[in-house]
Amino acid sequence: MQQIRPRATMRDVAALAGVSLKTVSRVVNDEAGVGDAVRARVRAAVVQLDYRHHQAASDLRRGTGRTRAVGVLVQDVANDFSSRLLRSLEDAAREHGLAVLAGSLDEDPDRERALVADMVARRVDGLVIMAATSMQDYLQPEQRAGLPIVFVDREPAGIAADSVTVDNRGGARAAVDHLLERGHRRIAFLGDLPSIVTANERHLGYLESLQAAGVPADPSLAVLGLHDEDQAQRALESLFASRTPPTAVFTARNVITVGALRALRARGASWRTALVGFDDLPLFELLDPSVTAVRQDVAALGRATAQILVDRLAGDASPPRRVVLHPELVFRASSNAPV
Amino acid sequence: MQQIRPRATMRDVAALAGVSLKTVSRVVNDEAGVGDAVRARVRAAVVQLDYRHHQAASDLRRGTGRTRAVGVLVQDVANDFSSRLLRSLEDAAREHGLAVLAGSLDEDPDRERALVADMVARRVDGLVIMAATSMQDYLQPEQRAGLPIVFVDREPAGIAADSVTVDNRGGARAAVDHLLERGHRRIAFLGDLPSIVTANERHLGYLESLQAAGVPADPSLAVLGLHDEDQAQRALESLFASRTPPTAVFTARNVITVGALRALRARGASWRTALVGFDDLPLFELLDPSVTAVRQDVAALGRATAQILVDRLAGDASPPRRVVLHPELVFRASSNAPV
DNA sequence: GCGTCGGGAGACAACGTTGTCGTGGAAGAG
DNA sequence: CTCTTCCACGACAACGTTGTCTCCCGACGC
Repeated sequence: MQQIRPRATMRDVAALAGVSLKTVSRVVNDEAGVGDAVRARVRAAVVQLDYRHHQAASDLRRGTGRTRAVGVLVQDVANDFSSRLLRSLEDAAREHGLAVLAGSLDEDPDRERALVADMVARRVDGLVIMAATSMQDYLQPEQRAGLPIVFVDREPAGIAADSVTVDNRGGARAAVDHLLERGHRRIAFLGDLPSIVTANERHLGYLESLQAAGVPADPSLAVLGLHDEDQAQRALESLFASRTPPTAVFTARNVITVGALRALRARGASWRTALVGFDDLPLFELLDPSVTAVRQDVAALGRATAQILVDRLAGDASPPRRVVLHPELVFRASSNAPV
Repeated sequence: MQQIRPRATMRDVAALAGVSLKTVSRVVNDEAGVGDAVRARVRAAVVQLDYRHHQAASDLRRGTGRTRAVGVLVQDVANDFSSRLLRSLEDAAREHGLAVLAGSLDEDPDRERALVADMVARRVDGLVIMAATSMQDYLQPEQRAGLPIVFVDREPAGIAADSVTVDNRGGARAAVDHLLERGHRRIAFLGDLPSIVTANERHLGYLESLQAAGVPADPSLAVLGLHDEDQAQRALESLFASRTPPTAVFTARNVITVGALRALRARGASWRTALVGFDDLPLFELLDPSVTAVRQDVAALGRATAQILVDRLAGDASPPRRVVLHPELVFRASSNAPV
């Protein structure tokens, strides 16, 4: 590497241009009150020294407490759902000149608290959280300090804050209703830990749907606590190994659906077993059979979340908003399997 | 919302605890030289006032010029490849206590320059860039100022900097060689703009492979400038509509492959047309036919990138490193179609 | 010629924090 | 009992920037 040259400060620029520091500040910030000749001299010095504005120092001095950055904490930036949400939020943020500090929580409450603490220390202007904790009362001091917090995908507990979520229970009910209408009675449920609100809601939707149809829920058909594809795949395999295997499966999250698809494929049971998944994936349409899924409008989720955040940043102090989007059941072939 | 209470500063904490500001600083930073009683009093005041450390002010005063944040600019955080890379980088960064500022470039050079300028103003400690510009000489001043920059996925031009890339040309050659070995002679190429280095390299690999096999390249079979699924789908459809349609297709990027799959599916030609894609997707294995693809080890790409960045941050001033990973051709069913 | 006005430019302090040095008092040595 | 030593703690300045106030000088009116 070449010789490193420390960053020039306004003081350096001022010295080179033969003006005062304040005059440089005026030029850099395009303020009035600087003659054309001096302005040009300063501009030249800025270029010559590769001066770059120091935003943190500027923010500090201005004392507005604004950093023009927002924190976005999702479950996993590599997951299809989270990453599309992140992108949607990023677009809205950039439109308002906000940078995005991103973080993955991996359903780890400690990680959530640690990342939030970091974002707070960085004085982000706002926070979007897909919570991994079951209780977010620890955020009250931050909220009191004026930090806008918007909960996305999962409603907050222990704190009154804005949220943008999806009707998980309703989506799950629609999925299971659909399978019941096709005549299925032994419907398996594969989901994540009930401590995750969305997972629990989807499980409740499953149970409600069965109950409404007068079908007794067989606890041995519901497997909870599935985090990844492998676990889901193995879970479905062992369900099939039982004496009374399911004729249909409702998978409550994208990675679980994929794991289940692998299990069905390995068993050659794809066309014999009805499947509905929560979360749509771009390729579900192209599989054989194509996969029936509960689709969330991720872009809309992100837009609504960003809108609230931006409003709050603009000073909106109205009571917490609670936006609930409704998912849509996309009918495809996988739910057509015979009973 | 409730009454907002401005953030407490060390001065407030000091006043409440009846000590000097500097003593608060010592307690907050776990420095020695504070008696137990005073320490406890300060701690209590910190809790009572919900004091939160102000990292920017701290960084500024310490004058190390470090912010413990890195910028990661990828093509699109919602894309499977980019998001997995981002996640891999995030994990490595967090391990070293670094926060991640993320941004999507969408192959837009202006956006790249704007986001870089923003990151520089924020004084990120390092920068990872999947470049959208064809020339990165504009980054020389930043590099000279000591900013470590690592180019990922695409090698830099006009600047001597670290890079971690994939042998795109070799991967493409392997893909096309494979199709040639199966006897195909009319092999279509669907790719993005040649101004994108990786896209161009893959195109060159395609051409080299044909040439090595003595198969004349038919320009009408190569379609460049495809950005998304729809464009790819339409491109392949019009190739099929020609008098001499291809018997095999090489698609040079994940979204293009998906578009091509849609076209094949719509035409019912999935089993009649050989297909190899660059970039593997999790569900390719489950499609019928399963999709042969050139797989990049994204996690390894991220790890290597992060390693270099971390080394640089630790003071490594050795000449720029150039790491090239080799992709792997994953044989599946889609390349078995007859000639 | 004198007073006034206005615009360009600089001096100074401050944002929230920490490095450096200084001070006062208790403990220990002789 | 005095001198030294050490430790706990505080005063002050500074990081890079900007808001406020002041100053100077040329232009203008009478």
